[in-house]
Amino acid sequence: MTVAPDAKRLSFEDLDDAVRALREAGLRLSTSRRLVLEALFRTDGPVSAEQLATGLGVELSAVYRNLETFERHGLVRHVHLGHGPGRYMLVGGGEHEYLYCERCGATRAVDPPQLDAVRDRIAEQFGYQARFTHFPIVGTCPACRDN
Amino acid sequence: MTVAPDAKRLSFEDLDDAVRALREAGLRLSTSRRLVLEALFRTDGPVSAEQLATGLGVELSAVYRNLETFERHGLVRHVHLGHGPGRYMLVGGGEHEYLYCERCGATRAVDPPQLDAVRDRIAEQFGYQARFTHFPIVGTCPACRDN
DNA sequence: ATACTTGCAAATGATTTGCCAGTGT
DNA sequence: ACACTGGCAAATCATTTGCAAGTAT
Repeated sequence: MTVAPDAKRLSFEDLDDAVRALREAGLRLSTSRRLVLEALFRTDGPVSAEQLATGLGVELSAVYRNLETFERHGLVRHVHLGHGPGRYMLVGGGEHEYLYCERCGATRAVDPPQLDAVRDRIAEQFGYQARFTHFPIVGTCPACRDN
Repeated sequence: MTVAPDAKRLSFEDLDDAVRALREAGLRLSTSRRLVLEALFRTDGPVSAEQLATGLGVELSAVYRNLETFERHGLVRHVHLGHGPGRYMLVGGGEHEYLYCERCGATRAVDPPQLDAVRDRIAEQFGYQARFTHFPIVGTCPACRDN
């Protein structure tokens, strides 16, 4: 259901790259951290902590702790797609912003520049600096609109 | 609970009006329902179920059940402002859409037409029909942006 | 060696649900 | 009278936290 944008340029090309970043941040490479990182590299959409935990046989709380650590050091971030658990992903060279269909759950990821017109309009009218990285634009997708 | 697109649009000036709407929906006017309705009329912004419950001495679960009932019948709706509990409000005359500051929690309610330009832009570019009633536009408010 | 991490269990916050006594119509 | 509703307790879901045992450096 999640559609990635065309230009998918990650700043961490591979696991070794991410591991180096971890090390530079003074963090240890524990087994579960490596497993979670590997899984994130192997996954191409936002994943829940639960999905990671069960898929890897790592304790859920450890996964949350890992993700939080990675997030604190800029390797990972998460998005809240409607109700349900947060979805985590590697931080790439560019962030993505999201559009979410409340009806069917379809998630569309877009590159931030594509939303600049929208963002500018909002800034102009209300002075708010909008970001759709942590909380998406919520609405109805084309398919659901046509029922 | 997601607001159904075919939910009836109700408009009521005061408690009696709302009570009439309740009755017409075939619902009973129990003590806790009356108390919750009264509290909603006397409250200006979106309130959490917890705030209602403690302020009224009504069981939290009953408040949730009341709110859900009201929502099912189009008297009430709720918005998710960042993390934290859902915030409930009367549907009353017209809907509002929200802008939320992730930094300070500031919430700005706007009349839907004010967001039509933004909405149109999003529809044009992505085909999504955006609504900021259930989930707000999230970002940084003017005050926080100027630090 | 020792500081950091995990597994496990229990706590937390938000919300839901089962059950039975009580109340609105 | 009867179905509907509230109080209360327990369950659920997502996430966090405390602690003792295990592991990376």
